[in-house]
Amino acid sequence: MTVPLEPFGKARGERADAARNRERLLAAAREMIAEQGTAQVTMDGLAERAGLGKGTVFRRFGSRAGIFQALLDDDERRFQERVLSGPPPLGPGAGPADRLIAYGSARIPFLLEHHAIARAAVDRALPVPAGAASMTQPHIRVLLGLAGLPPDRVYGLSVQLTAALEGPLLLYLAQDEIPAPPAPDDPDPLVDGWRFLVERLLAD
Amino acid sequence: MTVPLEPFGKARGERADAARNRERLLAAAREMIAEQGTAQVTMDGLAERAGLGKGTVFRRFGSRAGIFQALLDDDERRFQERVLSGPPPLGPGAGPADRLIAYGSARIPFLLEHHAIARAAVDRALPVPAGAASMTQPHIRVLLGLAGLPPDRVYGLSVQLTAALEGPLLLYLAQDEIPAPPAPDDPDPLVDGWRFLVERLLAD
DNA sequence: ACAATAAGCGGGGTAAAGTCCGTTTAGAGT
DNA sequence: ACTCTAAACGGACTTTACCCCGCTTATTGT
Repeated sequence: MTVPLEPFGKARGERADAARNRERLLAAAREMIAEQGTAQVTMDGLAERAGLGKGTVFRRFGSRAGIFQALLDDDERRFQERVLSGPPPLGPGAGPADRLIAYGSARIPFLLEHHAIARAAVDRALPVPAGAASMTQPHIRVLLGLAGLPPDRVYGLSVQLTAALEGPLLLYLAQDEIPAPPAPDDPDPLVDGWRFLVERLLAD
Repeated sequence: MTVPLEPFGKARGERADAARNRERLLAAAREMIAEQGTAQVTMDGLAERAGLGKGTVFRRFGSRAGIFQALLDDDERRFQERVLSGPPPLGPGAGPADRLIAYGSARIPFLLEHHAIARAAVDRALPVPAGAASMTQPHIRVLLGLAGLPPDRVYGLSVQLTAALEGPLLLYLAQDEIPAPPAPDDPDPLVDGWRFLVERLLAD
């Protein structure tokens, strides 16, 4: 009776060579972005750099935007862990208002750091910058519910707050408009605005 | 002493043939969208339909997204007039809170009607869905100022509220998720959410 | 070991966006 | 009317995302 002993952590049916190639492609993509920016990442160029065929790139990621989403997901997973099981107030243990504020305060710098990649992951074909971003809205929804807002408003507000939080960095702020955080612990106007918005919204 | 007598209303240096061709292209685009949807509008197809060369299309609109922005601008101008000189509370004459709410209540159906075109006008190359949308954020900023919010918060909040208002329809809602307004004067959850958000934000 | 097979791979092919530059023409001045 | 010039035009060309499908290979069961 042989127990397969799945190493756990890699997708069930993924073949070893496929996993290896995916890593190669992601690494190559990171290099190209670091060297020349997201705009210069072409599917042919990426394939060549990784020493693979173009078909393989599409098999892995589906589309150009998919590559950037995969890169985001990587970092996003770590971010998610801080939210789900890190110390409060970002993690569990604080009140919903504090957690909402903490979420925005962590999310905004995260998106700032990943701004170039996040923008490149937006694609007119699919509705949501997938993977990563899909965490923000459910999380906000849960916290709004815990905060005691009228239940029939919670979903709609979670959509609008998600847009308020991520929209500026995905849609409305140009690259050079992005406020460089002057000092590490300086007040960031976006973070302040978010805090103000949440405090007012949840004020009894 | 000859006075040129500019007819006023058409851009200064635009040649008559250029204006005529722009109209032709916009008309052709509208037809194609009505018949087959935005996805089927190709630059070659559009040029051929309008009986023009492809170079002309790009000279006029710069990019594919530019066409949809031009289509939006057309309707947007009319919308803007209602805001700038129509009856209150959408137009001038009401208090800032009422005007903000009225703006959202008018803006959301407007974007719903134009959803397909508005989405097609979003492009990864440029920061803002140009033209049209550029009106929302300044307008909100002015009203927030009039409402007496702390001046150093007004700009940031206007960015976030703009995203809260338009983001859902541009980014986060898929085509088939769009809630069809059940009856003409039924409560729209998006509008209600907006009202709730603004009321809470401006509550003294 | 070996065979069977499902998954992965590769690169040529297609379609559509965007560029370039030689040609044409509207409109102003005379 | 005629000339002149800046603007507009057109379509071939380039680049790039994305598709297709015959070939290769990792994996599993015997």
